[in-house]
Amino acid sequence: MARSKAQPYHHGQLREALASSGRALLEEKGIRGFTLRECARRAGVSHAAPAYHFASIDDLLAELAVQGFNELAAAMTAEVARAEGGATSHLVAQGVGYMAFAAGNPALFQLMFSREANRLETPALAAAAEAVRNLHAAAVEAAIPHASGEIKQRMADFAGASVHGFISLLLDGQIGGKDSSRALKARGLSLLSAMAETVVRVGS
Amino acid sequence: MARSKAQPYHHGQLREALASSGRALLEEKGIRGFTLRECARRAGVSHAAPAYHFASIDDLLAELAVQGFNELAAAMTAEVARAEGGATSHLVAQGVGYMAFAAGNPALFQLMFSREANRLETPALAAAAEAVRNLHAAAVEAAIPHASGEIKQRMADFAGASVHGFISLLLDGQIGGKDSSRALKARGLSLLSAMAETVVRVGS
DNA sequence: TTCTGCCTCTTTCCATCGTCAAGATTGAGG
DNA sequence: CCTCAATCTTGACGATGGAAAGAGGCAGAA
Repeated sequence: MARSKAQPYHHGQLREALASSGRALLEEKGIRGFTLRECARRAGVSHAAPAYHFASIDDLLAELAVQGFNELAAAMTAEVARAEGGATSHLVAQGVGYMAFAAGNPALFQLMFSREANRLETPALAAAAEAVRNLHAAAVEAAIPHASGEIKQRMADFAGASVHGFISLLLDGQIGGKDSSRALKARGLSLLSAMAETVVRVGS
Repeated sequence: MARSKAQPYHHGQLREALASSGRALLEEKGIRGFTLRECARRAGVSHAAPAYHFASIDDLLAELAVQGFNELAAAMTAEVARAEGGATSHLVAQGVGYMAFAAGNPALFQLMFSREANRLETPALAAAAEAVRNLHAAAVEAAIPHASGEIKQRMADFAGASVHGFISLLLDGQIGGKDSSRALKARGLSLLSAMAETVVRVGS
């Protein structure tokens, strides 16, 4: 039985294809509308094909979350690299990168910071999440190098909570329901500057 | 012709029982483990019984979210009522109430502020969520009554984001992985005081 | 080269899910 | 008492996640 070249018996990149289609599906249907069979359908394979690459649907979700954390870290460092100025503006830039990733991948972002992801508890996921936290801690550390360890930790809590909370509430529609994208960005930047100002003031 | 709650028949309080068992199930299994049939099972009725009281599983989830927002508002006002001092300490107290509710109902809290809940878009849910936002805006307003409208909005963003972000990250395990409950409360209070200080300073 | 073993994918099957349709049960009003 | 409508049960359908078994295809051994 002849098979077209487009759909050979061996896909070759099924794992990547499943992750890709899964990601699109997640953004499209949300976590409750996410199904393994639809992922397989979009990748052009049978519904049982994913089983070899992902032990379960949770395994696939964990993989997506890991990807998300890696890209989140990349977005944060990229924005910092683009920024001019000192450690304080770097802290703001890192927040901009954080929000930009979240805004571009809202459903994935929520999955990454959801109880469902936490329930997965794979080492790779924990490591990827920790890398993001370390980036953040380093930025706070650089902004207030002379502060005590306790102050640094509290300011890290504070900065992280502000940024994460703002973008979370925004993506959930709790903030700025009918505001324009431009206005929302201004509100976000305003929040970031208030956050950085407080960090520097308390930590100096 | 009469309402179901006014004319109970076999179970008598099925709607309430389903909401109650559903809430327990949600906290136990998370949003992906939440099933209508298990709710019915725990309420002691057949799998199709819920259909009369809730048009769909999303209807039940929306009801739970509405309950959650109402209780969140109650927790916030209760903590404010217990607090001594002026508007600034009331702002802190409201944050304490917010965090206390979230800590006591982590899965429900995540549902309330999830994209899934947002997708439901029932009027009752929107109203319940708005009531919480109004409580928060009023507390900020009282803390900085002489500030401009724009400053008030920015400080409301800031205060809400800090509180929501901190408890969200905490419940997801991104903050204070192995710290004691006492230490975590101290970190939360420290964050709240830094938040209130910034609000008052910027808004005065 | 041919053969053999293993990795990959398909097919088939099962228990469970949400929802619908139809039948049974019960309390209330005529 | 008797009908009737609201409530609940039973049964069914399509869809899902996962397991089991078989087929296809590649790569290394002979």
